[in-house]
Amino acid sequence: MSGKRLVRSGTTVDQMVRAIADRIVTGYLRPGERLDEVSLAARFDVSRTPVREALGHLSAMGLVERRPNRGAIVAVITQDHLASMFESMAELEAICARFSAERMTGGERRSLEIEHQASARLVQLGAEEDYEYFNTEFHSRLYRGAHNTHIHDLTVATRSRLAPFRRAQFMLPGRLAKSWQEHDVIVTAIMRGDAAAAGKAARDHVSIVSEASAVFAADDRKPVRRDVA
Amino acid sequence: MSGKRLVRSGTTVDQMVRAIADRIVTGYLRPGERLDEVSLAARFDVSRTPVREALGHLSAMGLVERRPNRGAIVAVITQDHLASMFESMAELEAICARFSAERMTGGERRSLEIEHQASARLVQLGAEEDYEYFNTEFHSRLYRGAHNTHIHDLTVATRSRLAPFRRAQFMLPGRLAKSWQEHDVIVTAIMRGDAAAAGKAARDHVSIVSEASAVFAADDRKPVRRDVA
DNA sequence: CGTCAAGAAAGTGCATGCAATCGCTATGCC
DNA sequence: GGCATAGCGATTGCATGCACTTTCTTGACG
Repeated sequence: MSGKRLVRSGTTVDQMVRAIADRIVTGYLRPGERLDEVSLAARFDVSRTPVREALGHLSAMGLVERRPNRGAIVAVITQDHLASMFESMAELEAICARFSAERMTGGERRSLEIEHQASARLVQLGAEEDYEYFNTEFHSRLYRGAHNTHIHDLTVATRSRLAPFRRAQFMLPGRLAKSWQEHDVIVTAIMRGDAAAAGKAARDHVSIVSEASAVFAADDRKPVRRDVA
Repeated sequence: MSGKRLVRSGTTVDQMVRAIADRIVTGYLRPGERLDEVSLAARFDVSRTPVREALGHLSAMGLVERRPNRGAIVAVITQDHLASMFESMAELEAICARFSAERMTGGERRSLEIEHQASARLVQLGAEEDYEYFNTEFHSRLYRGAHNTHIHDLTVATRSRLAPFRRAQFMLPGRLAKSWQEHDVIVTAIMRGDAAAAGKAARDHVSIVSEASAVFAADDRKPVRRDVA
């Protein structure tokens, strides 16, 4: 990423978008933090033009907020909006689970169950980080299993925006085992082809996560600058 | 505002985004059509820089497709993706209707019913264009009535992208009356507070529209350039 | 002492220019 | 005659520069 030749990768801006989005999603950049064009340009060793383009992308994604003539800041998410996103997430996951129960191919069902069972070991070991990886993969399987690209996109996008607020969820004691059990209910329903049950289980699963994360998010919002008119 | 502007409106790019998005959404620009930067710059009497920024926004919105070093085209929507968007739309509307049944305030319920009843006259008169306006407003009330800003945004965005494929739906004979009756089922369920019934009615309503539009969309796709590698 | 205003500094918004890349065409070779 | 390749035109990608807007600072007035 540094010292690259002058060769046109064709995705210079995309790389910046991913890099900045990653910093926001991982919480490295906090909501309300200013995104100075010149600083970013220096940081990525490019001119301001591609920076502005990247900020445009991120703005359209909802990750940053652009105020005319006043620069860009990492999107400040109100408590209300955060709640609405979690609720949406629950509904979107419910849709994916319902569709997955109806449409997953034999191969998709098999690998879903296999991976799910494999992750049980991680729960026993208490391997939070490894489980988090499997957890992400598990949900991605649901999104893909819905066999609906648009729902997939909406769900992935919403999940990305929620990522900063879900980071500490597995730190709560017993959360790992509970998460696995909730996954188990979803998997069982999908294997039965019970769409309604799968949808309900997925919705409940996400709702519980949202409650676990909401408190953390509330605490985290204190240092956010309130200088937005 | 008009003519030569030496004053910085601060939203020059946004105006272009809306203008281009409008042209795409209304079908004035067809899928696959090339969006030349210099032509657009000349068309809007600006330089290429804001044009590029606007294209970035539109690309992030999914309305245009940007191929590195190969320019931008109006997003070509495959039959599969179109179907997935219609299906998503049905699910999103179902969510909005369900939430509306549970959460709409007294005022919202009242005005929903009043406007709905008023639009009955337009059906009798066969006023397609006026009904289309009320139809849009009707659905917007559902989205707002869900009291969930994120679902609202997702739904509005999806609806926008489907707009080009829904244009001729009311030209089918009897569609006007059928649409009103379907709306009536939704309104009745919402007034009863019957979330499940409202959701189902909304889903069915959109599904029917999608079927009515699918054929039109299929015919419309013929002239689309298939030069995409 | 607090409020307001004028100027300077900082930073964004857009225009312009140049270099790299892509697509097309014509020419040479098999 | 068909296919590969080099050259050319067209177009995109990015850097730089200037104008305008916002904001911070400093000084005057109530």
